[in-house]
Amino acid sequence: MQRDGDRRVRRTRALLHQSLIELIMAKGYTRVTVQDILDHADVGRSTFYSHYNSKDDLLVESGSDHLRAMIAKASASPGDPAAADDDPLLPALLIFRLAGANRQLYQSLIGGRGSAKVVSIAKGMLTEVFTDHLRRARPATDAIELEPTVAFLVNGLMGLLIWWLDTRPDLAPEEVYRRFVHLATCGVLT
Amino acid sequence: MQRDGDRRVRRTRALLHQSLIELIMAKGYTRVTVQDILDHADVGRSTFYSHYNSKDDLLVESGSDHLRAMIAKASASPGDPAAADDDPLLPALLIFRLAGANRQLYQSLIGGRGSAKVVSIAKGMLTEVFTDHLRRARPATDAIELEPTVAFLVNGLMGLLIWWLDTRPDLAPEEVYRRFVHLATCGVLT
DNA sequence: CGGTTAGTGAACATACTGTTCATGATTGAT
DNA sequence: ATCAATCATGAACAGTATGTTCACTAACCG
Repeated sequence: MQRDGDRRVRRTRALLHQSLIELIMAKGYTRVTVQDILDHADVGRSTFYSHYNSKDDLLVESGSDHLRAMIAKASASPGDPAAADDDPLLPALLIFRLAGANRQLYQSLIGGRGSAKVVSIAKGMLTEVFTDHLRRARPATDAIELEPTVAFLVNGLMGLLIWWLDTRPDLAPEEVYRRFVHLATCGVLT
Repeated sequence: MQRDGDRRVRRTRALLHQSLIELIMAKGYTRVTVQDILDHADVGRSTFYSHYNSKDDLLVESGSDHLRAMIAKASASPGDPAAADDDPLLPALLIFRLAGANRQLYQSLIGGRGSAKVVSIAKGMLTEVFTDHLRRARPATDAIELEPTVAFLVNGLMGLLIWWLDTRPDLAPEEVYRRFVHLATCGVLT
């Protein structure tokens, strides 16, 4: 199968990609510098900048790939006992499972040791996902009302996710999802 | 009235404090450098570092003072038509009004032009406030359940706040508060 | 007034960023 | 197998910001 691009390009990008992840787990995203990545991947400075514009750029690209792959894999398995197939909050279950399966990485990315910038990038991705999903699941909903609702929902989700990873990593993803659904649909006062 | 400390110290701190706020409104927090602050306040580099360890340090100190003053002023006015005095989400109304009264500053701080780091500092403050308030308003609530609930609530609040400041600055604080209460107590699907 | 404390400004070490360019190595296609 | 196109290299460079130091001067408080 003919993958796209030059073999050298694939090699370099994979190297940078992999180095970033390892360094994130070792030091937390904020403390990783481009220089660290170059040293760890043993790649020239000019090479890095011919592929990416910045550390963030590399993260976003790597992250998107990672997420797309995960989503493709997960959405191919319907009939989950933990949630109905038409659950309007279903994407959240995927997120929690993703985070649960890579706790150290996700903790280093968005938890206390991570970066607020990463959180905001992640929120951007989640906002897209939930906007699409909710629009499809409840087409009657007024578009004007959707924006603030998604903003509230996605941020609440991130808050719960960070809390989980930082202070209660012992909980199962499904348990956290259950709490999320309860908070999001029944309100915080019940 | 004998205020504490040397007059020169007060002068310098006030100067740095004021410069930071003006620069934030002009460029957004992220793009303000220590150098900018020094230039604008016309203060020596060594002077800055003898008072604060970093830009963040200055922000936190200034911000705490600011918030304390605002909260003291606002909580002295009970009997509000927009909310019952015993509303468990009442602190949110205060926040929205605060942001509404200083939109440009708050927008530069936590909106798109602001910094994710500032947002996380703000969330820390809000978490304290809501934990206290909810514990008092609903003493029966299990402490174990309180943490994730507050995490969800505070993050949702921030999300709505950012959405408001970034895309719908025309809405009144009370209107946003109404939406917030609805989302937080009735759920996102209604 | 006089001892103490604070501010000054310049210099310095350090660290990271992003760009440039001539050189040599790989690659994919013919 | 060859070859032109593409990519990686590494070193150098300019730019920016950080945080520290120190000898000197000025302002303050009692």
